[in-house]
Amino acid sequence: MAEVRLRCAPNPNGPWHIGHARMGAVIGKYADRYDGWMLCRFDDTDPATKRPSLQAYDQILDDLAYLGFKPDEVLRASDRLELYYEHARDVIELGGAYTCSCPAGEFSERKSAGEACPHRDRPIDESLAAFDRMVAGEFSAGDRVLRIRTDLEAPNPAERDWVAFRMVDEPHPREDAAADRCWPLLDFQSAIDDHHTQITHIIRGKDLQDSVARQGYLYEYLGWEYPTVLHWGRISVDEYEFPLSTSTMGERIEAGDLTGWDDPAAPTLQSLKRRGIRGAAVTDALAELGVSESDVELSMSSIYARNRERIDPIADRYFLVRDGTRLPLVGDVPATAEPPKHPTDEERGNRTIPVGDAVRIEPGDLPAHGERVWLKGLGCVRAMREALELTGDSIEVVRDGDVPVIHWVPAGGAIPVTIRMPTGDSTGLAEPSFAEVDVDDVVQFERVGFARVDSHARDESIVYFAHN
RNA sequence: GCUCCGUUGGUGUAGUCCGGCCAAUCAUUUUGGCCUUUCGAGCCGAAGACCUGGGUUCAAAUCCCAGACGGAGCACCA
Repeated sequence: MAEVRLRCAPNPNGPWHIGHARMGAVIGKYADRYDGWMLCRFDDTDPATKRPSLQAYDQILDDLAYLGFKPDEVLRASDRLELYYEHARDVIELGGAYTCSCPAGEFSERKSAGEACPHRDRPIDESLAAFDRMVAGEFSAGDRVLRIRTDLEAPNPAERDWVAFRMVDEPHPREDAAADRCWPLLDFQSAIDDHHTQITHIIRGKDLQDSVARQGYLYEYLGWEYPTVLHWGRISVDEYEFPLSTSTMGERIEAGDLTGWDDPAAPTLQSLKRRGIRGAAVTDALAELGVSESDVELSMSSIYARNRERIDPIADRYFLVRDGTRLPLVGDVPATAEPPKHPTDEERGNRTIPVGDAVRIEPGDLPAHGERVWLKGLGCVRAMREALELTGDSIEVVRDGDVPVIHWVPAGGAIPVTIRMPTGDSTGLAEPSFAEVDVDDVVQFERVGFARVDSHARDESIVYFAHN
């Protein structure tokens, strides 16, 4: 069987959000499954309206690596203009393209009416000469384009004499391409590249579904065979207030609504990574959406469930109390509590919590007067007036079912923690030994949720909340 | 307006091409129980779907027609 060759063709205008990740995840998975070949091709042919960002090339490769994939080859369209020009000349010579100076609006009206413009039947030599002047940068934006001659009576207006090259005044941000002014549009560039890189299967969004018909004319002129193509529908994600849009997020960062691409509220891969979510969990959840053409809504819980499987076995447990209420302890108070770091992995050993003379517990856990709760790792206490009294009850009272087990921190020595969540920041106090957890480790705050340790400072630690 | 496409539980998905074994798969979600010094972990159980209306057929999620709803394209964006 012939090799499966796939490509992932992002526009490098920003780091990836979850929608882009679907492209990486599905294409990467397919490449792996069929032991195929994968190209990452940066379609950076619009220096003006979809202006590439210089950092994005590497960011996207990082995003791809986060998802678990390394492309076999990386190309930038902006390096390949000569190739596109060559083929453009070929197509002109075959009578399949002509240069046109109609204003866009005017052409559009003609197109809707199915009428040819005056340039359509100009001599080939004339188009060839004009195209060379385009390549030489002798025109300005809007003055001249190269159109592919298709069928003006094609039922779908999207197919009719589409633009293959146009002039762009703005220099490309990449230095190597900054002098070029004549740029191909996606349908042309992508068609040429897909053929040259021998792509066997194109997988892309249905926003490009009409490209098959458009590019079909080009492939016909050149005598090439079109790859197999699959389209998927729109993806949306629950739990996020921000749309899956690079430009919108860029604006919100600019406006200060987001602290950056890795803000927990941003639906980006950088954000998920910072929250301690494993790329493989994202990939699996996204790949499971498949390639159906219907629109899909991804539940973040699907990513969380897959991440939980991965991090639950490795996350050490700690106590963290939010909005803690301070309560003195009375009775026979032990010096330390020593709950295990992990409920099933005993080899990790125990934490040591100096108890002191008071604890903090969450308001929702506060027992009514006279009721008992079990402070995990410490023992059973009964709520007195303004204090908790150690009762000395054995664990049997928990097994009997009347005494809930709750988490707590000592009132002295607890570590202030800022918890950064998609819904905003929150604060809490963690048990003292949390200070020793390495940055970048993922922990489970018992009964609160999983979080990645982002930084430790003298006065506070910062964690990014993953999910519960 | 023109042209494409889609519609299976809350979410996603299998099944649709080649009608029957589909009183519809799996995951997530919600939920009951057990276990457990947390649990969102583990084990056992439960809930919840074929867009609507016609037609063809012994038999339709699957084929045909119509409609509804949803989406995409008709850019000198990708």
